[in-house]
Amino acid sequence: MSKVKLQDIADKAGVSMMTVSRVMNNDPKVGAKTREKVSKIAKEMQYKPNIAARHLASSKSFFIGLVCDYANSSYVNKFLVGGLRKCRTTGYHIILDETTGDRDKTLATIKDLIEVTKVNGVILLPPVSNIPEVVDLLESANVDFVRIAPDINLTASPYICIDDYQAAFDVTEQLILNGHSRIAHIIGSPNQGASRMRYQGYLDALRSNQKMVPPEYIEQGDFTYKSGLDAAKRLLELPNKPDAIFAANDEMAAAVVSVAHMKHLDVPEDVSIVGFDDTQLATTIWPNLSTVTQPLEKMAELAIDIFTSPKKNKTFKVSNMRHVLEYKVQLRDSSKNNVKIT
Amino acid sequence: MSKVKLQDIADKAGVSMMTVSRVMNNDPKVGAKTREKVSKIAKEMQYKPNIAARHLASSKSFFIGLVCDYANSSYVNKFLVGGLRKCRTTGYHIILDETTGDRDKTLATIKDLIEVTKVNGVILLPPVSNIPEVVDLLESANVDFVRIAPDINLTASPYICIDDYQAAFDVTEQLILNGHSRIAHIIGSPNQGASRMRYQGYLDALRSNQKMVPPEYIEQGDFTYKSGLDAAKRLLELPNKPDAIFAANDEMAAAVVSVAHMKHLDVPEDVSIVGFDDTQLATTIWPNLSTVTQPLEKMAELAIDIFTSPKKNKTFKVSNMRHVLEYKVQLRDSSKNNVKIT
DNA sequence: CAAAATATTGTTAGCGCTAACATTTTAGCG
DNA sequence: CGCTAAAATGTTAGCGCTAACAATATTTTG
Repeated sequence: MSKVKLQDIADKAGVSMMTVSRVMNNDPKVGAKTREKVSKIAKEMQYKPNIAARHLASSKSFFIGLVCDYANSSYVNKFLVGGLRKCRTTGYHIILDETTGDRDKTLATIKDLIEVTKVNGVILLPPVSNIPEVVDLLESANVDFVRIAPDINLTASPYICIDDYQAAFDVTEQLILNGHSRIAHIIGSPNQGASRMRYQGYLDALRSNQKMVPPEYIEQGDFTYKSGLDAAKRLLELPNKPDAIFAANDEMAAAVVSVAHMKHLDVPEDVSIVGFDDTQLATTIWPNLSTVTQPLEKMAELAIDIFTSPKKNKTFKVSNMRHVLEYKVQLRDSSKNNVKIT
Repeated sequence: MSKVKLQDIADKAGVSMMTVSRVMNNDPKVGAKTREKVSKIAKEMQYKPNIAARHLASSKSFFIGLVCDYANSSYVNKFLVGGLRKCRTTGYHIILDETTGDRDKTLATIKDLIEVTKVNGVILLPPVSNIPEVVDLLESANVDFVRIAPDINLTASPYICIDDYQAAFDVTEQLILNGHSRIAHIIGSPNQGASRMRYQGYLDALRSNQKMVPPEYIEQGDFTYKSGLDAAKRLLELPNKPDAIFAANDEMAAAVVSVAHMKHLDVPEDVSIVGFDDTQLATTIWPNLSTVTQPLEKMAELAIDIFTSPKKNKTFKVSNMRHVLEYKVQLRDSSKNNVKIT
């Protein structure tokens, strides 16, 4: 058991405990020589800081609340694992908070997160990132928070997202380039900005390529496999059925693949299918899903970085507010991919 | 922000801080009247204990290390979410630890878990639960640990599992009852006891029903989708191909479904497929997987309970060592299910 | 070269809680 | 009732670390 404490190092190095503390925390006000000597000794003695003591003395908790609506989705899972990995190296800890719908309970649970767990910061995953009351609560409690793919009140907190509109535009255009003209779309949850953005990107890509969108090609889903199943059934029973379906996430796209199989349609020969997110699921079904890769793990890391990094005057720098990460259109086997851009 | 501390309650109740502390920790040595009065006041004042202070004073960390080899599997995900849920209500925290293969690195990372993070306990998921060096390390460091589905050194720690043998026996028998006689099996990772148990259960079910198992019906997988793909391809290209395939987990079963689709085989008409675990994946593909439901969430909760519950003389009670939970054979659409037990 | 400005290091005082022991109260019993 | 055992409560002393300020060394500057 490591019982090396600051004092031990201080004694060995012939300096005060405080100096050692400063070295450990990268405080700039330490002489170069001292710093080097101290950190060498610390390493030799295998010093490991005591998180609890640090927390108690500094009133920082090193806890980060991760609020989502339902933790069992492949989206949340991917984000979660990324976050947990980052935690492992930073000494932070994630408290998972599932809010399952009820608005009041959501608020209560977040309040609890702040008061009991004394989280250092809160990460809001969609759709919670778009609940005004939650944003208000966090603001008035003066708790730092980062939102993923928010849609409202964009100046309230730093946020991380990808360009959902452009990504949807790109996949749709890719579909067109590959020879599709009857492209349907399954919209995501209506309470998420990303759903709207993706829908709009899809629409605009078609429009800018002079393609018609019959209204029956637009289905409303809610990001669940189940909703994708229903939507896909309607879509693939249409008299003039689409030759490509773009679902707003992988789970719904997987459902479309399922329905295609049920109806003995060949994917992608009879119908191309693309998803969105590139979660584990995309490569655990056949055919592997063409999709948009969201760097969810990186987003999780970045979110935690934002809490970790020192802030100017108790508030976030404006330049740190907005993080739009790169996505990647990932073409796999569920969409026709033979026709190249001419 | 709750700033109510023990002293505040003590003042209000006219008792000492220590008495309040005892009430908060359910120490039996407090008079009934006092206990009631104090807890009433604490509730009124919305007292929330400071975890860090408690940790520092008691040298308990309230952290639990969860060690797995690869966090992105649906198995780990399901367990993780269950654990995180439990944590939310107990004030414990999970530190996720991925060990990705390398034996030395595994040991180093667990050592770090003990020394730096000062975890209160460690949960070992398979296959890590079966690495002798890890068990030794934990034992010699005198850290409490719980193993999930261990195979070796069963007295070293409490463990939680299901009866893999019987479950495999049951599904296989179910397959036979449903009219199958050419039943193949894809074995899981060779370094996991559960793989052996499931394999044996499968074998014995066939034997006790006087069914032959041609050697080419046995494929070695490693619990990954990829390995399932390879195995399924070989199986379904056999001249005398099986009419049912029992894969040792859902991921590999999903792969079998994929290959069946590739080969335009109808599931379950041409080939019945069953998996094991009942992870999210089982109901996110078509047809939904017949499988064995493992209560992974419950297992996670139980594991944490074991750390939480008070222990006799610094060690686990023998009666608490072994927890065999109930499984359930979950018949869905990927297996023929029309023939009932006669 | 001394005074002032700056950089570096040290001192003091807790953070909020609990273990361990000390003390008081209550119960038990002849 | 007095006296002891047991139960209930209180006191003391930190856990290991860091803020805030104090003190000292070093540099800069007129």
